[in-house]
Amino acid sequence: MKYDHNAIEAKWQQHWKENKTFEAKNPGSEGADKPKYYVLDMFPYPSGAGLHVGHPLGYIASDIYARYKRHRGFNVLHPMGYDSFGLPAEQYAIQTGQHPAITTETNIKRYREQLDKIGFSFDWSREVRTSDPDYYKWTQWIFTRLFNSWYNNDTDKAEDIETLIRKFENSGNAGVHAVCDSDTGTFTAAQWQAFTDDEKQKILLKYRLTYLAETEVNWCPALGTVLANDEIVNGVSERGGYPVIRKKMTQWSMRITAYAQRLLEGLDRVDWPQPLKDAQTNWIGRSEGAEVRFKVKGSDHEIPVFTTRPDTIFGVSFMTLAPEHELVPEITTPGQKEAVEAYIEATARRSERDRMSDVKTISGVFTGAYAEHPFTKEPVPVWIGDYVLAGYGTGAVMAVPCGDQRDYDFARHFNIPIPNIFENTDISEAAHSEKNGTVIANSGFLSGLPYEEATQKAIAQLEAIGAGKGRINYRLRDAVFSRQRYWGEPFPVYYINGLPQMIAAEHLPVRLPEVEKYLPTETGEPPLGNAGTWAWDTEKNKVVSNDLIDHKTIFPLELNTMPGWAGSSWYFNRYMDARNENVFASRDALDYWKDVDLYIGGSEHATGHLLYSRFWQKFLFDKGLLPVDEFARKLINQGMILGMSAFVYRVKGSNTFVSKNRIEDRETEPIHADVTFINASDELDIEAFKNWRPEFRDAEFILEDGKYIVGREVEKMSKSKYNVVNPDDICEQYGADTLRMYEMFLGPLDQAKPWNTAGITGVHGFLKKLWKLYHSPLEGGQGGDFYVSDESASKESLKTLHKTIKKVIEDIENFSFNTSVSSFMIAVNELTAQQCNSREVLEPLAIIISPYAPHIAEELWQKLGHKESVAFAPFPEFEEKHLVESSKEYPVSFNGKMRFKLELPLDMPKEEMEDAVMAHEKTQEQLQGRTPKKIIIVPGKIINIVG
RNA sequence: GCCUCGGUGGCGGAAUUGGUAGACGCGCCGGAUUCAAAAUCCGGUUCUUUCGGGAGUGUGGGUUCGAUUCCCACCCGAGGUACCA
Repeated sequence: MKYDHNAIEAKWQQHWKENKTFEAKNPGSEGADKPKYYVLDMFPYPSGAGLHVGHPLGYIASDIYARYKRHRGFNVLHPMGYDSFGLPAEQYAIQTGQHPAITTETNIKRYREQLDKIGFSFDWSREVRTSDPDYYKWTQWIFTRLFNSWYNNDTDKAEDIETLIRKFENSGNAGVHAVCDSDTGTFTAAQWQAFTDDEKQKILLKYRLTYLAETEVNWCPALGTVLANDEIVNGVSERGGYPVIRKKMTQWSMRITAYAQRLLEGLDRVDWPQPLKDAQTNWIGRSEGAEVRFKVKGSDHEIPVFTTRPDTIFGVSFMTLAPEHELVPEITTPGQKEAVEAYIEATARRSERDRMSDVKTISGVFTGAYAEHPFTKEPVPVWIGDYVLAGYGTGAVMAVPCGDQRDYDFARHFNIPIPNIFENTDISEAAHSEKNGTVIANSGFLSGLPYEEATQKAIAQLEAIGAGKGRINYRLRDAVFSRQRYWGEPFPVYYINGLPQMIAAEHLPVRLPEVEKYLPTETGEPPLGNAGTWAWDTEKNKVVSNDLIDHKTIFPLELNTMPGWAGSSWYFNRYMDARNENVFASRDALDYWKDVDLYIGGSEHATGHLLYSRFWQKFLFDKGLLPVDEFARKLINQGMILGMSAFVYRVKGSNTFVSKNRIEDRETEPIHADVTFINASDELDIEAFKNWRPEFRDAEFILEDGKYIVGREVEKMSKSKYNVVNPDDICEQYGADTLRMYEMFLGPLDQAKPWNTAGITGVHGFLKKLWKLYHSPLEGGQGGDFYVSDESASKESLKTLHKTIKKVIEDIENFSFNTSVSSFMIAVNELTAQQCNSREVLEPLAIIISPYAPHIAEELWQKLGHKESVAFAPFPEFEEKHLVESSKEYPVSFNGKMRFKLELPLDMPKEEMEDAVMAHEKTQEQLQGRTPKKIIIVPGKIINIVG
């Protein structure tokens, strides 16, 4: 019988579906007494282009692991879903008018078909879609929980806003240690009680973990929306590459900065790749130093600065404020007003990109004001300059030109003095920023002290005279949470007097309204401004027509929607109890599944999804809603699969194409040819190429040996490069089992590697050989009837089997799937040579191969007489006894170079081994009469002769 | 610039705590089977060579009986980040 992959795979995919083979068991149902194991893939955005062979790489790896864990007796949760809100469907809606929900539905259907063909063991009964109201109901609910919370630094966790209000009522905010806006003033209990409700609400917004505030945001005019920092790459939008400008807008923000320290510390407790942890660490950007307050001469203003080098405070010769700094208009002298205003305007006009690409140009203006040095009382000129960022620290620096290169360059450019405060250090060419070994000089009470001591002493003195204190600063910014788009979660928020009100949990979800067009309104409001039914009736508790807005019981609803990362920040918890209508997941389910044991996905989510998810997880943990504060114990980044582009070479100014090795000195232009026209030997199918496009119809070809050979180059897999390979085609031609094994065989999971369809025949041939092992030989090489004998296996076959079991267990546990595939090939090659057809070997072999090639394994398992799926068969135990050897073929080296081999018993004493080696004719040949200085013998390993 | 990862045949890659470099597969070469092809099977395939051997894991040093593996310096490639005070 021939190995008919199409029939076998269709059969078992159907079987798994009908028998709900891979549905995970929740507490209370049969099977939940097993230990749990949660294997998760980063869920995809269902794009219109469908999947190419690069996408399922991580899914295949996680599926192998999930299947392996089932064989090992675990109750495995291995779900899949869709991150289905997002820009592409909306952009398509803008162009065509088709509702994004329809586009999304179509794309999901296509994704599902493609995924099903690969034979994944997903539990589809738990599928989630972020755009499904039954799902985003809980995203909205979490948002309201954040709104109703503040961060208490005393208890170091999020607490209910009610506890904050109690504190305000009892003692004002002086004794409250909370994470809040920097411009929050102080008030007493009496003052608090005297505030109006609106005033109270405004103050509380400064403390809430999600808050509405006017902030400087990244505005992308082309997309018509604001973007978070992680959505901007090199100063342009990640999606589309459009310019981004800075703009002040009232937006929802997430107070993620409250969790900066815990997000940093939590990294020590998770098994994640080091580069990913480093990326998060850098993004959070913790730096220790001091806040120093400089009095402005002749005014009541103080300018706080943040510095990591308080030890260099006597080196201050000027200060620089960000042009946007709020004190700039206040302190600028009349004489400098014009110059300062012109400079501010000029910087505001510059885009983020300009500012970034142009780091070399030094610019700035003197404000005319002077600050007072806290220790020397000397006047310090105050400048503004765009090398100081408004968003970092306090938006102002104390400039120490001798110790900081940027300050140095600025001082040089504007002829500001550069006092030297370091012992024995030359600063005539550049600033001295080295800390280690540096001794401070010319610095009053700090003179003669090394860096560490000077830092401590400076902070102590600043605190003593009330001019500053030690401070830890983070680069991490609060995350903007509003998007001026249609296809996202609506906020469960309406406005009374411009102040946000939450819609109660029992009235959620607030469903996305229908709109006529998906563009911003003529007055510049977000697309939801086009909705006619978008007002909240506080009596009926439902969305009603805008015409009814009376600002008494019926109020306008929020027009922004949530960003893409809202729904993806907690979905892993929803999978634990995906169909629950009463809670986001039941306590039982949460306590049982707890966290993700293995998460596989791309490293591009390091500072976005993976940071926001950790933040929400910690918040929900603080509120007692989750049992653990890190959601994924182990995380693996899969590498990208790259495309192998093919190039044909057109002779310039002609329609003649020349084969790669005959270009010689012709001037040619390389043109991408579709990789489907290329065979395993890099030959072009000329007819197919000619029919590809009309312009190639009459093309002429200069061949080599009668063939056209293309050039090949590794590039990202993309439609525009004509190097996309579709997994459906591979499944059709070779089968899903071949695709799965080949993707693993390509190389280590975490590394980028090129796809080359040519190599797949090796893996496909292996599966055919495996099939034949279970069938009697037949002329024609196809394999006859199923034939497995009950006679006991040979010693060699058992050795082959157990060697393979050992290797495969080690490989899977180390996520080294590529080497397992090699081991299977070796095993099948050996068993074929041994003519093994013993059930004793072939039955365990079917099990160990089933995580990789589940369809063929199921088929063979059934033919072996089993009624139940192979998916839950216990993984074979490795038995050392089959691998025990009595002798070893020792490599004999001379000065470390292997020269010949010698078979010796393993239990031979060292002395006898030495005699045996020395007596060997080749030893004498190698030595040519010399006497060896030393003979190294490592029993069971090597023999090395020195001399 | 800084951080991280990587560099091994024509190609993808393998090599346990330092112990036979190039497993396994592709491609290529030769052969069997076939009218022919597909499929299948067998042998060879790092380079070099005077066929004894010699060299060889980005480069140069070091540690060691022995280094792809450990240490130092450098070169190249990929990714992240960037006026962060």
